[in-house]
Amino acid sequence: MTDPIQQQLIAARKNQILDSAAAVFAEKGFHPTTIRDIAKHAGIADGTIYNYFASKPALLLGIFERMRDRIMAEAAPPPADFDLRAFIRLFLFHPLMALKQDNFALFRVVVSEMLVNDELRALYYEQILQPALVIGEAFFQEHAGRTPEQTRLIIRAISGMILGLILEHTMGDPVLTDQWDQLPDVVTDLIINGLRGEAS
Amino acid sequence: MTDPIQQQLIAARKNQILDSAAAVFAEKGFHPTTIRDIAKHAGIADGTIYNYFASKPALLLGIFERMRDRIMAEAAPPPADFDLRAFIRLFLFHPLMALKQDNFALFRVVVSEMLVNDELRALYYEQILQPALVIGEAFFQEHAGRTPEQTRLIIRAISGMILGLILEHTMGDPVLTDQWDQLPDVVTDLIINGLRGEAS
Amino acid sequence: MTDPIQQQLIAARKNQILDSAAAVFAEKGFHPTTIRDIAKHAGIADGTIYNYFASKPALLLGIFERMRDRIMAEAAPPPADFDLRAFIRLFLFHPLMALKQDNFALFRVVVSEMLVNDELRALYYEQILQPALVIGEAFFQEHAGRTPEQTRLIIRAISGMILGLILEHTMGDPVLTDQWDQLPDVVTDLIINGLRGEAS
Amino acid sequence: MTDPIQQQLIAARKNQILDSAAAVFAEKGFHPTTIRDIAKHAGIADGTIYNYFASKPALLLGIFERMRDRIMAEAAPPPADFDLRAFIRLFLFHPLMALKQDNFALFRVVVSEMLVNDELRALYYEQILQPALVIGEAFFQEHAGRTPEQTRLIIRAISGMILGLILEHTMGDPVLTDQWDQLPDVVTDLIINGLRGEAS
DNA sequence: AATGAATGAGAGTTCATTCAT
DNA sequence: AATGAATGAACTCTCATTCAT
Repeated sequence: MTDPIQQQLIAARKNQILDSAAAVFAEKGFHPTTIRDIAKHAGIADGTIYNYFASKPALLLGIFERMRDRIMAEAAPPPADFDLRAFIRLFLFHPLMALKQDNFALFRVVVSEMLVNDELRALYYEQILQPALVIGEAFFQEHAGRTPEQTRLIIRAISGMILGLILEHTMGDPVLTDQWDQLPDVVTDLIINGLRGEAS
Repeated sequence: MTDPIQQQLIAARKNQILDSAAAVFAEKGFHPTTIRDIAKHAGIADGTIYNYFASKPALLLGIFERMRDRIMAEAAPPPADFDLRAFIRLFLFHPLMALKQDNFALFRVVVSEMLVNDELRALYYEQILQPALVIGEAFFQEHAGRTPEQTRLIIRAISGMILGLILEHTMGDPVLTDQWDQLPDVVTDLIINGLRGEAS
Repeated sequence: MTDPIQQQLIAARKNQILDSAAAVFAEKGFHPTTIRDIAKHAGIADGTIYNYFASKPALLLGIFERMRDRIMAEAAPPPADFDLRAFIRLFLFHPLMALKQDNFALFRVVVSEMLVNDELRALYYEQILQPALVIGEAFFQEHAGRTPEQTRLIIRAISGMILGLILEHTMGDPVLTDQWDQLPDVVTDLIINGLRGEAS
Repeated sequence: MTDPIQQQLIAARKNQILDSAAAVFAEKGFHPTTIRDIAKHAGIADGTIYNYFASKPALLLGIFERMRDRIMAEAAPPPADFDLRAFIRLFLFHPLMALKQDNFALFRVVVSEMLVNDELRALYYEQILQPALVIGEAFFQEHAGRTPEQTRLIIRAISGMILGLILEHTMGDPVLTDQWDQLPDVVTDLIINGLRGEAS
C-alpha cells in the first residue's frame, strides 16, 4: 500500500486515464462521451478505469484537480512590492494564458459541467475561485482606496471578466480568437484607468 | 392552420410545456431531467410534449428563444444622447438585473448546455451576444477615445464581466448574492474611472 | 341506417381511405406506414379513419377484400367445354396478369402480412385459394387421367407455381421482369407437355 | 481478437441468441416479437443481445444467413451424369424437404420480412435464388431442348413452384400437410412429362 | 491488476387509438 | 360526420457499472 513503486505505477495509470478522458471530453463533451470511448482512447479495458476511478463524474473531478494543481503551480504568490499593473498581469492573466489553445475545449467542458454539478462547483469555488478572490481582495484593499465592500465587488468583477472572456472566446468570437494576445495589455489598462483613462 | 384561436391554444400549450421544462431543468439540470419529469410537472402525457417539440434539446432551444425574446424586449436601444454612465447602466445591467432570482438557475442550465451544444451556442452568439457587441462597439467608439481595435476588446471585456459575474453568482458566492444590487454602481464606476479613479 | 345515399357516401369514403392505404402500404410497407401517413394521403384527419375501419390491420383486410372482389369479378368460371390449354390460360393467368404493374407492390405487402397474420391468411385460404383449388381439381380430374390424390397435389403445384412466380418477380428478378408477358405460353406448355414435350 | 477460444465462445453465444430469436420469431412473428422476448427465451439480459447483434433486423439477417449456410451445405452440386429426374429430385427437393416441420414457421417469417425488407430480399436473391437459377439453367439447357429464353423462364417457373408450395403449406392447406412426402414424385413427374404424360 | 462480457434500469421517442368538440 | 390534440403503453437501444476469470 505504501510501496513507492506501486504508488508510482498507480499514479501513472491514473494520469494515462485522465489524459484520455480529457482528450475525449474535450472533443465530444462530457455526456456524449462513453466510458468505452475513453478506454479505447487509452488502449485499456472498460473495467480497468473503475479500478482507478469510482465513476464517470469522478473522472471529471480528477481532470479538474489536475487543472487546479497546474494553475496553482503556475500562479506564484505575488511579491509584496508589486505595483498594481504587475499584480494584475501576473495574478489574473498568467493562468488565463496558460489555458490558451488546447485547454480551452476542455475548460469549456469542465465549466459546463461545473455549472450543473454541485460537487464540482463547490470544489471550484473553494479551491480556485475563493482563494484567488481572497488574495486579490487583500492586495487591492491596500493599493486601491476603496471601502472593503467596494473592493470585494471589484475583485469579483475583475475575476468575472476573466472567466467571461474565456467563455466568449470558446463561443468562437473571432475578435477574441484573433487578438487574444493583446488582451492583457488592454484589459489591465481598462481596469487601472477605466474608459476615460489615457491609453498607455 | 391560420385559425387564430388554434394558434393561441397552441402557443399556450407550448408555453405551458416550456414553463414546466424550465422549472424542472432549473431544478435538476438538463441531462438528469427526463421527458417524463417535465410531463408530470405539466400534468400532461409524455407523448403530448412531442406534439409541440421535436426533441428534448428542442425544449431547451424553446426556452432559450423565450429568454432571448424577453431580454430583447427589455433591452431598449439606448437614446443617442445618453452619457456613458447611463448607457452602461441601461445597456448592460438592465438585462442582467432581469435575470435576478428565479431565472438564475435556469440561466445556469442554459449556459451549461450552450457551452457544449453547437446549435445553442451559435444561436446565443448570433442572436444575443453579437448584436449586443455591435451596439456597444458603436457607442464606445464614439464616447471613449480608443482605437477601433482596442474598443472591440474593451467591449468584450465588459460584456464578459457581466457574464462572469452572473456565473460567479450562480456558484454561490455569498458576497455577490448579498450585494448584487450594488453591483451596477460599483461596476459602472470601475469601468469608467478604473481602479485609480475617484469613486463617485 | 338503410338510407341509400348515406350508404353510398360511406362506401365512397371507405374506398377513398382504402385507396390511400393501398398507395402508402405499397410504397412503404404495412408496418412502417402510420395511420397519419394514410390520413395525410387521403387529406382527412387521423380520427376519421376510425369511423370507417376498426384498426390498422382492418385496413389491410379491407384492401384484401377489394382485391378478392376484383379477382373474382375477372376470373369468370370456365366454360365446361374448354380444353386444357384454354382453361389454364384463363383460370390461372388472368388474375396473374391483372396484378401486373401497379398492383405488384401492394400484393407483396399483402402476402407478407398474410404469412404472419392468421386472420388474413385464413381469409385468403378460404376465399381465394381454396375455391380456386376446388374448381381446378374438378376440371383437372376430368381432363387429366390421374388419381384424385395426384390431382390434388398437381393442382397445388400449379397454383403454387403462379404464386411463386409472382414473388420471384417482386424480388426483382430481371428475367421475369422483362419477359413476364411470355410466361403464360411457356408455362402453359410446360404444364401440359412437361420438359420433354415438344415446344409449341 | 484472433483467440480461437474467444471466437468459439462468441460463436456459441451468437448461436444461442439466434436459436432463441428463431424460436420466438417462428412463434410470434417478427414485428410482434420484442427484444425482451428473445432475451427471456435465451435466459440472458436484453443488453447482451446488442453485444452480438447490432439491431433487431440484424437478428433476422443472422437467422437468414444460418438458413442459407445449411441449405448450401445440403445442396450438393449435382453430378454431371445425372439424368433429369435425379437432378430435379436432388436439386429442388432436397432443400425443400430439409425445411420440413420445425423450420416452416420460421421460413414463413423470413419470407414475410423478405418481401418487405430490401436488404434481406437482395441477400436472398443474390445468395440463394440466383445461384440456384444459374445452376438449373445450365443443366436444363443441356437436357431439355428449348431455347435459352424458354429455359430461363422454365427454371423460374419450377423454382417458383417450390417456393409457392412451401407457402401454400404454411397457409395450412391440409392436402399439402398430409401428403407432403409424396410431392417429390408427383411434381417431378409433372415437370418431366406434363399433365398428358403417362404417370410413372 | 486487467479484462470485457454481462447486466438491466432507464432513456427518448413513436404511434394506434380515443373522444370532447 | 369530422376533427386532431391527447393519451400512455410499449418499443428499441444505450451505457455506466459489476465481477468472474
